[in-house]
Amino acid sequence: MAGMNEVILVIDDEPKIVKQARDYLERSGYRVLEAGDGKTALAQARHERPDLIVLDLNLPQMDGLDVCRALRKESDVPIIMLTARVDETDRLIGLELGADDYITKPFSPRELVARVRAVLRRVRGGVHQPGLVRAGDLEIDLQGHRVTRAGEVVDLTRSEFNLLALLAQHPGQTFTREQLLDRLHGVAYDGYDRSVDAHVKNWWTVLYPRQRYRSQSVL
Amino acid sequence: MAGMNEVILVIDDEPKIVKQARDYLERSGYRVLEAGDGKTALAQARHERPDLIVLDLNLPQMDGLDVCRALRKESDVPIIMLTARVDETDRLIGLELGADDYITKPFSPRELVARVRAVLRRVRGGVHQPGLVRAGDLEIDLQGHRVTRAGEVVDLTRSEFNLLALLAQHPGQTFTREQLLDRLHGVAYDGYDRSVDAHVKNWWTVLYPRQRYRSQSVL
DNA sequence: CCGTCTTTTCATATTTTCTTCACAAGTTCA
DNA sequence: TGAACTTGTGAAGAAAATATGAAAAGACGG
Repeated sequence: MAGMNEVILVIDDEPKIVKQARDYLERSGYRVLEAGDGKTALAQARHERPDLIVLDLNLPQMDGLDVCRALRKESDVPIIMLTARVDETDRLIGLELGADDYITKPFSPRELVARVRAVLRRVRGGVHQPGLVRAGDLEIDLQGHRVTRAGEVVDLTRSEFNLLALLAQHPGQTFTREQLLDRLHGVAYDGYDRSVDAHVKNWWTVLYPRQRYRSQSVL
Repeated sequence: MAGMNEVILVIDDEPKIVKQARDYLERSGYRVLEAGDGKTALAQARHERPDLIVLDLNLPQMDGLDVCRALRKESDVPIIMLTARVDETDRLIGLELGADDYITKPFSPRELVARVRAVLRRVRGGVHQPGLVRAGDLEIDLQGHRVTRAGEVVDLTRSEFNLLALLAQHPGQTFTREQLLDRLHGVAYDGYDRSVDAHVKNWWTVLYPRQRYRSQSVL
């Protein structure tokens, strides 16, 4: 879970709910901010720029919908609405105002975390230009078959590109050499599995000339 | 939002999805057409010439990829793919077939509208002088079928022109020889894929007599 | 039907890329 | 520690892809 350092702002006036949410979100590696009313929430949002907001619909004074509207006015931060009832009207209005997802109370902590993750993934993808994968400081253009770092085109061969692209599209996932070969050449292909090493080495040495390469540290 | 009158064709066999999409797109000022299967979709596309197409990958009978391929054969209309799974293969094939973006279900309405807007912006992007493409120091007049460089007309054959125009209209994209042949002659055409090389060579030697030509890596 | 122009195919020299191999270096585990 | 295994890396031959000239095959107009 290291490196995951996203900030979630939870807005609700019931301390119990907030505490519960905080517990589970922090356990899942997020940093959590709290706000008990609309005013505080807006201030927090402006000041801390959270990566996602969980927003209760029922707030004292300033209604959740108003907060949502206000937030939308000034940023595109993803918002998950919390509501007591499954009321279709609320749901529609909420989504219309720009909420990204909806959870009805009572919710299971697992559901909360799952939705948060899903929305973040989606939104993260939303910035994406299609067919553009980022990995570390690299930009990998799947359609153009081209890799750039800091705007500079990195010259890779076809196989090198395919391998890098494959790995970059599955961040955090590990593969056996055999799995990689299967994906790159098809299962029918029968070859020496160390050829994978050769390609990795090739782009690694191009990318990081004086840095030693360790397979465990890749992507 | 009035006055915005772009037409979106939504292709999906689940009425619920279509309805949802229609609701939000219309609320955002688009006109929406529907199609529940590939055949209808193609007919609609041909007849109504939508500005953008939202295409589900899973369709009865005619697969979404087939529809995409068929659409691409006859127009450059922007396509956003809808899919249930984030399957890397689908994704790659989709993009390769010419989809412009990708959304995984379930999606929030906001996300749909955002992507539609983004793609339209991207496609419209540029000053968009219709029928005039610039590539390097060349000006390619698609209507007039003529290429000029620094005011001088460059003499190209029909095939040479078509190929150059196709490439110039998709800057930064790479194609396989097969993809190029498909686009130039249709999938039915069965020919030697190196004829592509011949045409490229022809115009290249005309354009840059003493410069060695190196193709970019093509898949 | 011929000549001319275009397109496709073919052949080949050249260049680039891929795979394999050998061995050194690092890891793991008893 | 040492044996068994995995990884990092350079080099070299094998394999694949490209550039390019030129010949065959089509198209088209007169």
